[in-house]
Amino acid sequence: MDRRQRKTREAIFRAFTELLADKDFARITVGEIIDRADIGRATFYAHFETKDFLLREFCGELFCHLFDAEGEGDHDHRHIFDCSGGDSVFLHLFRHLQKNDNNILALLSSHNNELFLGYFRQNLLTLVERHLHLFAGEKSRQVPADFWKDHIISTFADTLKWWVDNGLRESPETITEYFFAVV
Amino acid sequence: MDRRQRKTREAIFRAFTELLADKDFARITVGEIIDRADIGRATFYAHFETKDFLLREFCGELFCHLFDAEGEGDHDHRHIFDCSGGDSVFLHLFRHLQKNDNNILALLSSHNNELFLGYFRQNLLTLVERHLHLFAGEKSRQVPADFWKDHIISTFADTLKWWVDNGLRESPETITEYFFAVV
DNA sequence: TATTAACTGAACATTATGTTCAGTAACGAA
DNA sequence: TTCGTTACTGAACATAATGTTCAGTTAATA
Repeated sequence: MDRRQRKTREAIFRAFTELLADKDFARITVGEIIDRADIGRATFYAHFETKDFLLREFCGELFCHLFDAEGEGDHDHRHIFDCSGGDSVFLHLFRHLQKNDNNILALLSSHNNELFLGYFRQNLLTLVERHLHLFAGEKSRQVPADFWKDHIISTFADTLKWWVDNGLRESPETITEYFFAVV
Repeated sequence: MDRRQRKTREAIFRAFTELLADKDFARITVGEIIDRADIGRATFYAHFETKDFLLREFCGELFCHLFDAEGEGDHDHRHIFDCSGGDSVFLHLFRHLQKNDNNILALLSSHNNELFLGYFRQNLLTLVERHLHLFAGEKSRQVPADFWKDHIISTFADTLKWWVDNGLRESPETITEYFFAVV
């Protein structure tokens, strides 16, 4: 990829991230993005068809980093899939999210984020399916399998949202306990 | 209220409902609403400050009908609060929603509906608080009270959404079973 | 260095928003 | 039925955002 393209793309993503910390996706205009990214209008549209496509690709990269199975070796920043202990996968995820490197929490707590939430749930599905054995209680046999998976994902997302909306007052450990207590 | 005002308001709500069945809230324009409602542009803005205010009031009326404690006496259309049997409250709600008189399901399944969902959850909160005894299992003592309430509401909303997204294939009775099985 | 590709910036058409206002018609109270 | 009030009309207007176009410039790569 051309270095110019890469730089422009990064500038757009950076500007977009900063703006997302401030206001809802729906209220962000292309004009604001290009102003902050300091690029021409035509350049933006050379990269992204619309603002929605930008969000789509943004989510793609974000979750790629968060969920991708390739670990980095670094212990502190090791990947959520790297940990061997079963149920600590979700604890890791909560920890990762608490750091909020990429403003994921802002996206989750903001409105008009159905698309974003969709991506998040999509990625959670993979995670849940890999660790379905953690949720093999009595309840799981009383409902259809896909309802059960959907319920786990929803409960995780809802727990996360509750955590964020309440100001991240609990530790990741406590939230993980809550999650496993109710799911 | 002036009959003209009432008629205009109804025309706007009717047009809005019809449009919502077709497309997402975000894609509906004021122009489309006034065309379909057959009213002047200025008239719309005399009634609603913005499109968001319209949605707000729309939701208000919708949930007022669905959740308001005043029963109508009619057996088939009796209100969800009227039924005496405890856990059937939620069965009633599922039944009510299945009829989909007011396109509530369209709103729930569409995107960009954070505001709508917020109202829905707000009304659910009242319902849940009135019937908290139905959810007094072991799990409820392992988490804080407000987390627990939020979890019940979220699970109901998620169950409903799953039901809708899967084409309402199950009966209200079955869905109620699923709901109580996992909550 | 030459060629290719990306960025610039300014102009442009289009679409949506929200306001204004003078004119018209419907309402409700007396 | 009349009369004062209020709501609606429709057309024009300002503003703002979207997305496109293109000739000119600059940076990358081979």
